[in-house]
Amino acid sequence: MKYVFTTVIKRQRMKHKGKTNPPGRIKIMKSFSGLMAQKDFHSITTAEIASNARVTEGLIYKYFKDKKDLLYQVLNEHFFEFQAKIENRIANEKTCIEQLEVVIFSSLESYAENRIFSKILLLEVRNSLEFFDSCAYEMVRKYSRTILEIIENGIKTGELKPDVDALTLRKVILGAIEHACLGEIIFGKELDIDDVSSGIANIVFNGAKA
Amino acid sequence: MKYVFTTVIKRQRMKHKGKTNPPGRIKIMKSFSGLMAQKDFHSITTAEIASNARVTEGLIYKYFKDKKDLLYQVLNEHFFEFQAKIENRIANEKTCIEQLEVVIFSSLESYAENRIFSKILLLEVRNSLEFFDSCAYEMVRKYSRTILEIIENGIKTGELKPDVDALTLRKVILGAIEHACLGEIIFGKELDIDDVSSGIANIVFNGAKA
DNA sequence: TCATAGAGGTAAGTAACACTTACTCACATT
DNA sequence: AATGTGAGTAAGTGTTACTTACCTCTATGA
Repeated sequence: MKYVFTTVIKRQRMKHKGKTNPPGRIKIMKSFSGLMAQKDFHSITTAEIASNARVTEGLIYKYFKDKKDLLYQVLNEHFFEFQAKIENRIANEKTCIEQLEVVIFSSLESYAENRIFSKILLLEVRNSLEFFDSCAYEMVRKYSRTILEIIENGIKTGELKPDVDALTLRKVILGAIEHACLGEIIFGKELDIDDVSSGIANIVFNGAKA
Repeated sequence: MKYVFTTVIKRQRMKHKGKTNPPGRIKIMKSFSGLMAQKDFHSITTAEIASNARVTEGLIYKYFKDKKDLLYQVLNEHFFEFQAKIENRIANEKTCIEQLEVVIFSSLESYAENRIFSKILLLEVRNSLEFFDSCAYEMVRKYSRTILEIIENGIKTGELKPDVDALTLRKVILGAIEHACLGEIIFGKELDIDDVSSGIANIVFNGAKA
């Protein structure tokens, strides 16, 4: 009989707790980020990543389980800053409406400021179910939960109509944000964050019907 | 000097005008559709598609430029029915609000009824820029244009507020629809179309603010 | 002081995959 | 009867993600 450990027992796993973040690892992530700005994930080869980082291909697999793992970790880094910035801003607002306006504006701003981040999140990671087990997705969920809490609180305090469904409102807000960014990411156009975010807020809060 | 025709002059290109839709081609598309219901695009191999269709791998490349082209053509087929159904329904409604409600409901319905279609459209095609040159994307644009026209008309007739931006309203509607479907596609949950579509319409038309 | 463990990094593979080439067969048209 | 053509096959080939085995430092503790 044959027993196989499918859970990863990588021979050399980095101790990403703390000090040692070897130069090779950093070079690989930087190299990959740079390439992601130019082309899509699948047309970037491991050979390309390595030569661009001036290391050998094998080294990639010392620090990353596979190519996708590299993708997720790069995403995760960007996500971290994003998350921190928004949570801070939200804390500065009092009313539910203002908080949601911050969510809309800051999300658009982050997406616009950080093309690679948004490209990965909106276009690349979704097509593989692995992502939804990754720690990067855990952050998405946390962000998502924060928004839901704001909404539920707004309904409770009477700021929002009692008949709106919190989950649906979140869908509308997040969907609008993502959709607004897509065109800009894909076709590389600039987007007027102030315009778009106040436009979305106007519709979502006041409604479009005359 | 060397001249290369980069525009496709495939040796044998199907005359998709009309009668001959060879059994092999149909088998390949059916096989691929079936596999797409089970796993994601990248983990489906050409060998798998071929053996599942009981043809040889080479035949795939007689009818399709490459694996992605097969993806786009399958998408295109599904899209065609979708488009026709919706345009019909829209024609039966008079007011702008009713028409947009039809758009929301029918989109959700189509996505729910047709998992492969939605999976391809929402998760698989986006990560490659080629898609945005394909004829499948041309249909997306057409659909998108129809919605914009309904909105612009609604603003003109006074059904919608004059201060809403038509493009933004479209973003909100489309974004909400897509976002609503994503979770269901990814995690395979059922979605209550009536609930979700009336919820979205409620927020978009009446606003969430008390 | 010196063996050694282990991290950082390399070089040379390999299996699998998307895609190609060169071919055969059936059959309609002249 | 010759020929052209569409449907389909069989056997490749180059590329790519990933693996294995190895080297080379350096820090530590017996």
